[in-house]
Amino acid sequence: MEHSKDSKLPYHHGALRQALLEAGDSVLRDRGLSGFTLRECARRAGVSHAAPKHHFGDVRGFLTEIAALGFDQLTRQLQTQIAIAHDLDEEFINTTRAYADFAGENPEHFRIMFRYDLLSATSERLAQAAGETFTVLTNVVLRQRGDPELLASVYDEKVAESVIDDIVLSWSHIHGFAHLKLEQQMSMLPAATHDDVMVRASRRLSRFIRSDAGHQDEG
Amino acid sequence: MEHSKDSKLPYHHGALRQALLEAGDSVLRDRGLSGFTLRECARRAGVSHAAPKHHFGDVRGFLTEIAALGFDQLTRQLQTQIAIAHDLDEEFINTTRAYADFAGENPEHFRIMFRYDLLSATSERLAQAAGETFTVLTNVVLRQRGDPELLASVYDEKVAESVIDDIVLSWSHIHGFAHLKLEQQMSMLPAATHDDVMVRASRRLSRFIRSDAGHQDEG
DNA sequence: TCGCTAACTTGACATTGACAAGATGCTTTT
DNA sequence: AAAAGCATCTTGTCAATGTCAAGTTAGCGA
Repeated sequence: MEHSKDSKLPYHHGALRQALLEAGDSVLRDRGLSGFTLRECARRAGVSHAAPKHHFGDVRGFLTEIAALGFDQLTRQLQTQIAIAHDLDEEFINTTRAYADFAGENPEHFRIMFRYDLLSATSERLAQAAGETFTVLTNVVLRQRGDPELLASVYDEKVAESVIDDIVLSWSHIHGFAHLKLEQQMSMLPAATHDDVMVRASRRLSRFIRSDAGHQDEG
Repeated sequence: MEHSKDSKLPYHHGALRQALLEAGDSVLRDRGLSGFTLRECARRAGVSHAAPKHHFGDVRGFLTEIAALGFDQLTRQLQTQIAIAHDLDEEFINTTRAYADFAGENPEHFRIMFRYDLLSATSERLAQAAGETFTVLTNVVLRQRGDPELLASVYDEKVAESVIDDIVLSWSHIHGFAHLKLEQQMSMLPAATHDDVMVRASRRLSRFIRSDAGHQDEG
């Protein structure tokens, strides 16, 4: 069940799925989403042009898996940066920075992850991965509020309205900053100041959320 | 210099550019960005497949003009909704809603407008159009602060740091909400409550900005 | 009236996603 | 161990696309 890994590729590749995903990353890296083609991925993986079909079905299936992997990685990077924060201000700032850095370092992944029309709406895999990112972000907000954290994923009937408000407020801020920066909409600001502005904005928002927690009910 | 407008199309179309843009809208409407092709636009405009070249050069040129028109329309819709607001809370809320509504009603335009990699980075036309949207949004923030408004576009050396902070904070909120909603990332919230959440979040942010204006200097 | 040139057409080419049919070789069953 | 079964991969094909080159049409100015 184990192919020789040191010599020529076996005719049945053995790890084509993984190889195709890595090829996909490389294609995205130097040709972008608009230059992404299944055939180029196959070429770089050293297989025939129709080989991807069996593993991903079609382009949508391929992109859906790439997006899911993107959410996986974003989740990890968020967790890492959250873990090293010393206080709630820093945690919120680090979250925003990690989110924006992920977008900046993986622009094509980020673009794919937030292109609902390109992805499989029924993919349990993708929903799971995106749900975990959401959970991490939600827990950042819950800690700001001093509320108990979520263990598993997502929306719970019991979640108070003000929690939802804080999540939407925070996530919109975090995502909006990352997206606008990625798509060069903040080009009128000197690039060197992007991080400074983000730090000040995130700190203010973080403090506002804490000071205004339970602004209309008792989560 | 004026072609007959009531009868058959002249062989030199006479208004091909406009016709192609309208065809482009229609293609985007029912095939989406990923199904957008120059040839289909040409087909719907009733011209040959290479006709678009003379007017837009290539796909990038076409999309750049579409994006610019999108910013034009977004600017107008923002101005309209801003004009009918009765107070600063409502103005901020209306701005957020108008921005999100534009995205919801013109999803493909919105996607194109914020795809830096697809657009012509050197287009003066696009920069102008995006700059006007930015100016409108900036003025919303300046009014919140009670500061004098911008007349022409964009970044001025004299703009204080805290103004930049408020703009980034506001724009990130407005854009992030619209984008996340458009790309179905708020699907765990009942759709009926999206507007309610947005209203509460926007009002809180609006009031926070006003209460915290000049938080570290005197713009 | 005679070019001149912008506006459009026709034709061609390499490339793509998808599908069908065939080849290959691992696995499992007997 | 032999055979059947099946996942995996290849080859070939098709319509469609973006772009370019070359040709055609017609409005406009000299």
